[in-house]
Amino acid sequence: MLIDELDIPQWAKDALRERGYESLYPPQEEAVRRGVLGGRSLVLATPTASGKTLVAILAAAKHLDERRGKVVYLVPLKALASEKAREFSLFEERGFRVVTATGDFDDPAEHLGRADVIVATYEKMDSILRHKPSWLRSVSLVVVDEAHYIHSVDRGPTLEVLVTKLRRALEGAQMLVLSATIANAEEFQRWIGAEVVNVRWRPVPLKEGVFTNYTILYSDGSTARVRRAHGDPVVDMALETVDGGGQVLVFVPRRRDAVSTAKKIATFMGGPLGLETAVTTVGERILRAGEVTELSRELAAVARRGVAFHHAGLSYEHRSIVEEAFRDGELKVVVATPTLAAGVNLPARRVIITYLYRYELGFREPITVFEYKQMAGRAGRPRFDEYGEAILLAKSSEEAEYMMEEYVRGEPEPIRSKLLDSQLLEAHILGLLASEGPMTQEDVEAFFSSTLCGVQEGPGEVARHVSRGLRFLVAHELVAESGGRYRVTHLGRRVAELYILPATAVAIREMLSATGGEALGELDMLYVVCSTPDSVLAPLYSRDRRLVEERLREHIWDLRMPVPEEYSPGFGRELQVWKTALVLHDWISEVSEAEIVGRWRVEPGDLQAIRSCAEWIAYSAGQIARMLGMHEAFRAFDKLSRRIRHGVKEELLDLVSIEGVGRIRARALYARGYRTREDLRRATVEELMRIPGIGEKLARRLVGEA
DNA sequence: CCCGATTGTATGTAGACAGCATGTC
DNA sequence: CTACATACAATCGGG
Repeated sequence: MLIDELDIPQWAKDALRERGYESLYPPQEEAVRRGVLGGRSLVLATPTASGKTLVAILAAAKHLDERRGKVVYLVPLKALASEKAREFSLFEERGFRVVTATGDFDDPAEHLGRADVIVATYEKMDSILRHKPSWLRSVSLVVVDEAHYIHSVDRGPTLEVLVTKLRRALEGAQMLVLSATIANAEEFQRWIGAEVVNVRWRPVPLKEGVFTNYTILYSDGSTARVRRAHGDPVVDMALETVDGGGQVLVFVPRRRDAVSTAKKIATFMGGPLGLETAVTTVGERILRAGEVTELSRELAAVARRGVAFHHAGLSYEHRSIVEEAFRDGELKVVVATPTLAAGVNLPARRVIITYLYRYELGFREPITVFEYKQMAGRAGRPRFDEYGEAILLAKSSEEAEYMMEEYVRGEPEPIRSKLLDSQLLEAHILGLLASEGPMTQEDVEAFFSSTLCGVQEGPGEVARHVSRGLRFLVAHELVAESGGRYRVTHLGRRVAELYILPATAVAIREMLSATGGEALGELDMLYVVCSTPDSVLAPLYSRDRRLVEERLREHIWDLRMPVPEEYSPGFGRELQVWKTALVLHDWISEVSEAEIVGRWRVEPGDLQAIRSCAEWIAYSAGQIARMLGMHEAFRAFDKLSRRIRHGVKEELLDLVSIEGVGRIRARALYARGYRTREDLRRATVEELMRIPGIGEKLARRLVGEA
């Protein structure tokens, strides 16, 4: 079926042709036959890169053209939001507005009202609903991408609830649910009440195989020898593909494996590839992006040879440099933890999977077939590779047989709702009451019974959990009941809007009231922030214990929060909370990033995650204090939040609020006597240029800005 | 007595969404 | 409660 034959506006056909689209893939045709263009809701479950986005674009073109309304496109990751927004940019040529709505890139609410296509993360959209936007009813198409996320314990419930809310609020709107191939499509059908297309078609064929004894056995029965050149199977297989002009993605279970494997491969790369010039720049870019740490030096070193590692310990900047360089072909091999399995689209000719287990709570557990298929599905670059190859690494022939049987030939598990297993039910009961207004318990139960969970677990089980959740919220005064109807309290509404867990709000309130609104020290406030169930904690190693205890002793006389005592329950977690508080304390004391990373053994990416989370919770703690009438605490936490954002002592807060001034420049200015915006206003460009690190351009901007 | 090899033992294990008001080096 | 690779310490043995 050709694009030209489709029932979509001519301008859309032109725009698509310009982008190289001519005809539809089989699953796309099937979707059209089932009526996506006619507004029929559809569950489209097909492998990665089989063209699901195009189906969404076609449907969106219909909605936008006929002015039926806005399109909302939902994704699990911020990086995917920008990727999808780019793919939808063809609508901008036609004058439609495409915006991304994520936690760190957010147009004001009215702007979203003017947008035609909103690409949002699940949580962001849920949060938007809690603010009751007036434009909501003008949405006529909802695309749910990566819908298999419903299976995730910590994100799935949010998605499930969000989809249920949208279906209720937008009766008659078209739902387009996109997912990897799933086993229980008919349950989705029952839930969404939509057509289902569930097929395993790929644009680039995938060969799956298992490696043992330098032989790859493929699932179709064929075999291939791997030349034993360096004695390490991963190195040999990677180099074989690179020599053949392809790219390789290696999946490993741990961060340190990613680093060590990348180093090993890099040792044998180089010279004859003729990529020296291009590749050197990747290394340079890495070193230029932010402070140089041990990790970034290692990354730059391997990148110079066309190899990189990729895991969440890398800063965002480094991760995206690696992703981009791999896509551009500057990097030939990337060794990654599961970050890349479910994340942005980064295909390679050969995917090597080195593990099929994972650690949970200290125990080794097999990963799911679904996760394996996610990794394997990354093999095969459309237009670059004839076929993709996913190879599992076995250590023995017995293991090879097991891998072939259980994983290669295995069926992905059915998607199961995690709504009742998670900590999120209360949060979503509160969120529902915040966005829908007062409801009876029966209403609330009915809502949660119309989730996938209701379909899978039955209404009785759901009702029991809902009733328990409501009691919790009432007991903590986030929800009040009168005349059989439940409504959010003022505090409850704010908690729903701040998007923190009810348990976080409760914990913050208890700590605030325990101190009676009296001022807390920096470290105590950081403890409050870090001890909540929402916070991201630094990893705790046994050798950290001494340093944590030593630092706490230095502050012991100022601390009001409980210092951990050995053998007391939760000692380990308490120590971890304090470690995180101390890491943040260093950060807001202007200790350099490299020093923090070295001292506490947190990797740069972890530090970023800890910072952004703490900033958000500190802000929330301030808002809760304000609602409780504790104005001093409000101001203190608000200030703390801003200090965490910029990583500065209090005296630099004014300077740091200027565009282009971060912790480093602010400190330099302060040291020369420029302590406020006011001081800068009176400064001359010449004076400012004398400060190291400030050039003419920046100096001019500073004076202008101030 | 020094150094290096060998053996024993402790250690630690993936990822990433959210507020709000404007902009890091 | 189940593993396993790695870093580091303790021990051993050759010269």
